[in-house]
Amino acid sequence: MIETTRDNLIAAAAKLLDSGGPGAVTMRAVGTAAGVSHNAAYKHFLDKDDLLAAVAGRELKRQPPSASRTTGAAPTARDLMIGYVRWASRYPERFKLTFGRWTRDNPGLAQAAEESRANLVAAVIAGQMAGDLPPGEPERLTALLLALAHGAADLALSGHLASDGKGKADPEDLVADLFRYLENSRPAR
Amino acid sequence: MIETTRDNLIAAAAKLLDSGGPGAVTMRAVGTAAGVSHNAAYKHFLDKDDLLAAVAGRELKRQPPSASRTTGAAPTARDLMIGYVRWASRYPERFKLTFGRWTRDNPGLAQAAEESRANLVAAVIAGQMAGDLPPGEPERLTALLLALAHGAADLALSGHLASDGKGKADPEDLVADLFRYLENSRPAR
DNA sequence: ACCTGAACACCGTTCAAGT
DNA sequence: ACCTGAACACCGTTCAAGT
Repeated sequence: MIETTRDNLIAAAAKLLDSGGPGAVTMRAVGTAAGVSHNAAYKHFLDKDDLLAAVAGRELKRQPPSASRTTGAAPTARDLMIGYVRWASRYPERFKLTFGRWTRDNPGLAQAAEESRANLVAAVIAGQMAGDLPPGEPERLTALLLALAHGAADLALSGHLASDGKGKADPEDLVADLFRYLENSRPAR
Repeated sequence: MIETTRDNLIAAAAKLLDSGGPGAVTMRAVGTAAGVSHNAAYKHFLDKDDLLAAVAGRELKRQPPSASRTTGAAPTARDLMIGYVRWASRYPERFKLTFGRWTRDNPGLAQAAEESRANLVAAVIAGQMAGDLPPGEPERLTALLLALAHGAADLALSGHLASDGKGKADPEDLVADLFRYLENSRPAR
């Protein structure tokens, strides 16, 4: 796999994003880090937003595989949600960028997001068939899981979750809580 | 209540934020809208971030009362959550600003956020005593409710929630779903 | 104490060339 | 097709004054 200038620009932008947020991703710094001039990026991307969208798209394709470490078995919905909040915690800026805007306007991004979500829907259906999750429209249950994981991760990053008291809860705890409530909500067998 | 220049600056910043996001809140535009020069704001706020924090703080104090329209009765946790997602939908930029950063660094903001959260904790405790919510550490259950409402609102705004298909779910639906699961999760009476 | 005008460094973007 | 250097408009912030 050859390293094109385009790839270098995206990688440089991702690194700058990690180190200082979107404000640190300047076209000049990206160009310098990629070894080109400060406006070479305009030959590969429409503008700065388009470059950031490419970073988000790359991230969207990378995120899922991280959870597939358990002997090749298909990850459960719970695995995927835990992976989601851990990824958000480890790469907060990529997380905020990827789920913070667009998807509706950008062409390739919407498709990448849809594929990622389809993976989760499949895991939810498998969980329902195994009796680990309550019945009902899978898309809707998927939205519930995603919303909780996303909200927990986002609030934790902005400091609105930690009460630092006895009821302290991190995102992984909240994901576990939700699955426990969902299990207890099944009709008694 | 007299209108100070400081109040005018905050109000102008909030209006600009609504119309075009944080990028539209320039010190020059804020000054012009408030009838002062482009750097008068520096006599009232440390910098642009400090001004935006003041906007977030004002919003944090305003948000709760919107749910207290039901004959003066204390709002339930469900009322507060529905109010939260509706507020996010109506003022997306204020929502993203208020829960998108800091709280940890800014002095007054952390306190305002803590007060807002305390209201919800009280409503959760009341719900538990009434048997509408499952038992357990109230702070932890509060975090679960907040995480779901926040995530649903945020994903809806960025377009990651709408599958536009049969399983379409808006934030209010997801809040209702969660409360239903929590009710069904109670030990059978 | 509060406000103003000029100035500085920086950034996104465009343009006319170069290979 | 891809890249470069110069240039433009704009923004956050600072500073020396003014009242």
